[in-house]
Amino acid sequence: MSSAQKPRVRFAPSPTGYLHVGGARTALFNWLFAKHEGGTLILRVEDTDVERNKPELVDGILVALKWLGVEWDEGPFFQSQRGEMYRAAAEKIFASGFGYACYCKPAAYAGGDYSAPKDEVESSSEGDDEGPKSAKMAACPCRDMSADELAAKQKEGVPRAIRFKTPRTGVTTFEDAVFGHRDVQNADIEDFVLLRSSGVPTYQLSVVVDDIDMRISHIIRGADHLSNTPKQVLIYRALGAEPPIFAHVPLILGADRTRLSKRHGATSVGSYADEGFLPEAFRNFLALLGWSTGDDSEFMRTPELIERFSLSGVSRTNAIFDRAKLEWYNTQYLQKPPVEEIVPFVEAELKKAGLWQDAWGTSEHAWFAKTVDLIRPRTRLLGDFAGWARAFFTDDFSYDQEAVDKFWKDEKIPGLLAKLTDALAAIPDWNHDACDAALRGVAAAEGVKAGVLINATRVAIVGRAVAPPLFDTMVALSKDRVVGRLRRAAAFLAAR
RNA sequence: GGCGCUAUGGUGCAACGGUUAGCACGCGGCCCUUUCAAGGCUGAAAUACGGGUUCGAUUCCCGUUAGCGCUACCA
Repeated sequence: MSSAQKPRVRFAPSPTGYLHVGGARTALFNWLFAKHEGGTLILRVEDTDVERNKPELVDGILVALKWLGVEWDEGPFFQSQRGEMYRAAAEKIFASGFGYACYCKPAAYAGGDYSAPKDEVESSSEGDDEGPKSAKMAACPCRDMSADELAAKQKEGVPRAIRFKTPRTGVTTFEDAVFGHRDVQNADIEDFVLLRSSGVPTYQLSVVVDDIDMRISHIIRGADHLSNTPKQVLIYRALGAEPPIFAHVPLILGADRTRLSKRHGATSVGSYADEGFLPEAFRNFLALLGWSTGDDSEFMRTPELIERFSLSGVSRTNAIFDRAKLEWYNTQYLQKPPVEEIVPFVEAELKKAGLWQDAWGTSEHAWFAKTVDLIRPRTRLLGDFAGWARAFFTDDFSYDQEAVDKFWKDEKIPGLLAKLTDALAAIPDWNHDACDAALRGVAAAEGVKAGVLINATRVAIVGRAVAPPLFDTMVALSKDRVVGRLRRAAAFLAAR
């Protein structure tokens, strides 16, 4: 069956925070892989940690994934609703001898220092210097409890957890599409807990049970899980299942090479959406963090990303999140695609800023698209449209002080502007060349360089020094507005 | 502490035994120019260190160092 060959992958966030850029990159890789292979992406919420889990965060994660453009085919499934399955699996492992009951107090093994127990260190240092390379893990005393002791504990009603009975010898192996073939000494793997004494499964158990149940073929996840993988392989075997192919992707770090956290600034994808980044730019940027085509391709629109994505191009080194490069991608995506593609984003941005007028969406749609096209070569973030380009969409704007100081300094400016106002007001057919001719005519008549008048006029009609070419701006603004704003500037200049 | 992973300019990636070590972001300069961008050209900037293997190492092996990860009844 060919359908059996189609990969099934999953993204499995835990709702202990918002969707951060690392998780977003993992989700994106899973999605690109599924799309490329014609496979299926499953969304699973890993909320088994009752303490830290915050249900209200789930929605934010889904919204962020949708913004990113990562669409899942199945789910979301919630682990918190599948407890019975995990308990059954734990009991099965216990019953078949791959696990054992542990009556220890949780606190006893949740020690703060990560050093091996003293007696263990001492005993190994005395005799056999020929021992195996791997450190012996401190086993829980319950592992070797006699039947009588076990029965006694049970009778006392001491809460019981189920631990995996890791073989003391041998090697556990698995295949990783990124890191290659792995061999891990079983002696280095501790007897990890499968089922908490509360009856709630641990991550190790629930992932494996779900990945088996959901028939996951490729597990693409962060490299922080690489060390846990042998444990999971052990569970697969104990459950009589074949492990899937793993693909651990390197981590994304902050500028100081430590794990990304709040103090590195924005880390949630939601904050980038709010800041005015385009989802496709974010996708392109994220895709190239830990993956490359093998050649020097950098600007790749999403269909090309899907077309070219391959696990074999995933790197093994951690990457640093470089905001400057993200911003460069955003300028590219703001400027290169056909303008119709970005018009909706600008519309949403203007609505957010309260500057949107419904007429622009209908009869004067052409005007809006043309104006967006005029402005966008100078934009870096969507917010620029309601920011420095505000005057294109509303008469409610102020004069930038720096621009005023620079271009309205000369005392001849008011007089020049007044002459220009009259000249422009007399234009019968308002277009680029007519405006150009009118302005140059005034400049020539007054004996000043056109540039002086151009710069002064720009400040008058858009309030700042940075704007698109002046005559294009005049056309976009319309004659009435330009003349009106010139008069307003005259009043402003006269009043100071 | 133990186990593991990684190591090319400031950053992201190329070069998968033989290149003047390439591209992009950022930074500097020049061009264009009506401000500011964009664009074009251009400059500075890297193989962590030490040993091997080889005719030849960025590339393969070992060690050192550094960073990161795991080492929880977190995920």
